[in-house]
Amino acid sequence: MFSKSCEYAIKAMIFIAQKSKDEARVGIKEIAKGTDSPEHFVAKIMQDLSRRKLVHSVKGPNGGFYMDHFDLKTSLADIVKAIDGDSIYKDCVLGLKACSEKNPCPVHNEFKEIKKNLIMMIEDNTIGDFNEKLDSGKFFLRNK
Amino acid sequence: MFSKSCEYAIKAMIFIAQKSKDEARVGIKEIAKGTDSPEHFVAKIMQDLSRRKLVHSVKGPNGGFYMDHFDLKTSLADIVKAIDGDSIYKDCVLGLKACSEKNPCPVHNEFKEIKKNLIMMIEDNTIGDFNEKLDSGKFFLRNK
DNA sequence: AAATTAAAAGAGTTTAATATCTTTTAATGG
DNA sequence: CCATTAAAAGATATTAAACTCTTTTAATTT
Repeated sequence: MFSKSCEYAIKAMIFIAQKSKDEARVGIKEIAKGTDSPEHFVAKIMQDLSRRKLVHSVKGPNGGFYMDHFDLKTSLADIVKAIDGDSIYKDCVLGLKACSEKNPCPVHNEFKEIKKNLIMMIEDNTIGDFNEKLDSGKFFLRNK
Repeated sequence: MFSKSCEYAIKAMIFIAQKSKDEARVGIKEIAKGTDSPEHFVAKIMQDLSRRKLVHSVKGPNGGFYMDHFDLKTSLADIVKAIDGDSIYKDCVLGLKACSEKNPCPVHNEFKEIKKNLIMMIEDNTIGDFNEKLDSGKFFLRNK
């Protein structure tokens, strides 16, 4: 559904949200361990998310990544678009460039509905929402 | 959403269905041209689909691929499973091996609904259905 | 100001997906 | 049964995604 990079990005964002109550900073190593992700790879992805202002970062001692109240409003769609681009939004499922509403491929209408639901869902759900889910103790990010 | 291989597979299957009224056979070159796909690559994919009995093939002069009445009942899901495997069915969107109904990741329930709809749709829709759509003249497979 | 810390940036490697090319096998027609 | 045709199979090449390592920059602490 999403690329590995995107999976890591989503997990990292949720992890940072969890850890950054009262502006605390989380380092790359902690993020990598906390999300079972390859450290240097997730570091690259964080650079991206940071450049795109989806998280804040500070260098130096006690530095790291954090999210403020506003950052919690970041939607899944924001992350997906940042990392995987908008192919979910605009590309034909069969890869047909000519496919459109006026010139639909045979599977166009069936996937239109699916994609609409998917897009609505990722637009609606924010990091803050998932953060609260984890807080409830009924959902888990760790893999072991 | 799907791999390139899977896109080619779906397009090839629909194309063959179109061409195999009265048991006619379609060659690899014709399939490749008719679906804007790389010839040798689509040949490999057809080997797979043929081995898995989703299409019939005959070698030699006037040989090629074809589908009988029964083959038209092949669902999109059959093709997806044959080529991309069942990761849509069983893998966590965040790649968490520990994620399950009892141990859900934060995005589990949101994607559960999306995936359910997607799976139902690909299970329900057959090559025969898309074949009829193309026959209606309101849908198109060609890319130019 | 110097030492230290941690992210940013850049460069490089590995692996898997995509794509191509060649040889073999099996069917058909002459 | 020989020549031809076309898929099957196998081997190779290319590209992009995934992952790693090193150097640089910018903070902080002492």
